[in-house]
Amino acid sequence: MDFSANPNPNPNYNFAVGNTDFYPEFELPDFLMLDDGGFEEEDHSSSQSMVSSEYKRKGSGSGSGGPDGSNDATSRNSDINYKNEGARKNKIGAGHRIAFRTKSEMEVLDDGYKWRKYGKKSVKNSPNPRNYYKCSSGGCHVKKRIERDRDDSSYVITTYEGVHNHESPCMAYYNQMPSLMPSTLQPNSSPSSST
DNA sequence: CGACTTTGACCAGCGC
DNA sequence: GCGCTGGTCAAAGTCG
Repeated sequence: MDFSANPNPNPNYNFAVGNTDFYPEFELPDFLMLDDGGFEEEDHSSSQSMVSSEYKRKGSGSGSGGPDGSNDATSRNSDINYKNEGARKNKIGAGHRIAFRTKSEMEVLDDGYKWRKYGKKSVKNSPNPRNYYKCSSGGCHVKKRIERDRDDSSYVITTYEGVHNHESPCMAYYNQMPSLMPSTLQPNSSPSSST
């Protein structure tokens, strides 16, 4: 996995990904990368990966009409089974999309960026509403969708859309205080950077 | 006072 | 063509 595609180059977030000890209260069983329609699964062998499966079976039609398949394991995660996802992509398909599913009691994971909520919508196949956020940094059009897994509300599904065109405030903070930054993250960590 | 959240309404696209 | 659904906007309210 190459986190260069991660729109959130936040050290804290990377810590969370790399070291769950840093964030003992949440796990990261799933990481999906959706890039203009395509995506990769980090853990497709896990039953949890049905989340991504739903992306694959987008537009299957099972999400509309019928008894929402609440007893159907294959549609359990239809909360992200965007019936119109294909069409939505045409509309919003600009840049990277990354979906996470994290086990967290918090809905909004602090990824170091400032987000402004601009919408909330209850989606058809989920008892939990979906929240829409935009990066509140001027000129940055990254969006984020947050919803709880309908099957297991202890999981939070976060979908990032787009790539930040700015540094995270947290990263900027670290840059100002390099002594706080792990050597591997320091911009001038290489002792041979100067002769 | 400014920034943010909430909430309802509106719009666009897709399936039937 | 109609209805359904998801996504976005904008006004009002709240909080620091």
